[in-house]
Amino acid sequence: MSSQTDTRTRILHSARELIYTRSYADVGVAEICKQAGVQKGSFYHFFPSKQDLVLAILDEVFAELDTELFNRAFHAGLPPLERLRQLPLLVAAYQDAMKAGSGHMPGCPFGNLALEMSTRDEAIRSKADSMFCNMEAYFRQALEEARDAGEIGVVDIEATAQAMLGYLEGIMLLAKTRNEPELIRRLGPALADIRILKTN
Amino acid sequence: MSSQTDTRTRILHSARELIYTRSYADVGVAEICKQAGVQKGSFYHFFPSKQDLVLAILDEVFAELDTELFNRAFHAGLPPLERLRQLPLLVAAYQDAMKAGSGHMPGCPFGNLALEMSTRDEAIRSKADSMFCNMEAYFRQALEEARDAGEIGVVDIEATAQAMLGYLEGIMLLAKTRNEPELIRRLGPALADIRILKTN
DNA sequence: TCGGAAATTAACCGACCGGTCAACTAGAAG
DNA sequence: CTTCTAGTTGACCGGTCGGTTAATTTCCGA
Repeated sequence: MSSQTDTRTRILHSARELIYTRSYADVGVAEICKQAGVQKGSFYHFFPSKQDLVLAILDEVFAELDTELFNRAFHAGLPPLERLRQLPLLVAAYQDAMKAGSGHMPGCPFGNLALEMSTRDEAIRSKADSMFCNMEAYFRQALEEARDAGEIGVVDIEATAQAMLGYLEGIMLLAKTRNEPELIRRLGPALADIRILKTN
Repeated sequence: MSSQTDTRTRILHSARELIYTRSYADVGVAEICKQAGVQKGSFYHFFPSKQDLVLAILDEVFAELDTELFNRAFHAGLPPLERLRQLPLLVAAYQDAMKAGSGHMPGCPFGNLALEMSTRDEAIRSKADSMFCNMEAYFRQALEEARDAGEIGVVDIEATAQAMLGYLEGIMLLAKTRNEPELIRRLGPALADIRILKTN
């Protein structure tokens, strides 16, 4: 009972760490099983395929980032635009911690997987896309509240939310490439200033 | 003589296309050789390893994008800020053409490789980083010209150039994940408005 | 206490991985 | 005509890939 879910979660956590800090293709099922202390047959008892595993990982990672990052940055107690300034700082701290553990800044788990897999695996592409939609919703709500509070002018909220997410993903990509989480802090301030006007 | 360089470039071009539209790990040396019409031994006559091949590819791809994209968008005949508005349009057209060929929007060849490989291969990470530096230089020069023309206020040009590159990479990542080059056009206009102020 | 399902084990599968090798060919230089 | 070398060939290497299988153990409900 406890061991049954335990095995599954051990696989899930080992795989998440390995794939996040490396890549989907670079981490084999055998390595995941070894790190989880599980036999390959058990792996395929819980997951039909490596693809299904990574689909489950994406859900789990989002749930964690949701509580550790988004719910903190987008906390309703903060003024909406202040939330947009907090987010890059929390992201940078998270990446700092990851780098301290492995020596490498891993970047965004969704961005990584999306770029590696989206031309090759439709299910993973679609799942990564929906993770981005989840994140977009946070930006959208902050922008709506900012508009209602009169803190921003008339903008295309949908497009601006996407643009902000894109900017965050982009500076994480650059920071990962340079292996410098500090870059997120340096470029972060521009995030809250992004605006896309309605096209009529 | 002609066949000797011919073989090398055939390998280079086949590998570039395959890896760009898929990924480094997903494309094997055997497949590259098959597409190039070359034996594996010939491959290793010209390239010491798959890693060295991809290093050469990065140089070649940059040279092509330099003439097809950057030199067009950052053409000195255009006002500096207008160059920043042209770039996303040219990028979107390029991605449209790629998608028409393969069904998938491949995104940025440097961003793709950087995210896939930078925690696993220092040489590739470093090379991708230097490609980003090359691109940054175009943004920097446009910003300097805009400043000298009085078209923008006092900004941290270095940081703003990085932020603009990051934004471009980010919206390409999103567009690739959604397989919609159109997203680049929709989010592109915000690029020219990005500013990062000097921190004193 | 017993039966059946869930979970675990370890051997095994064909395919493919990046890379090596020795033999061979072609062509230019002397 | 010989020699040398750059280029080419295709078989071959050990290792790993994702995934399968049959047998066994564990555990819970009736």
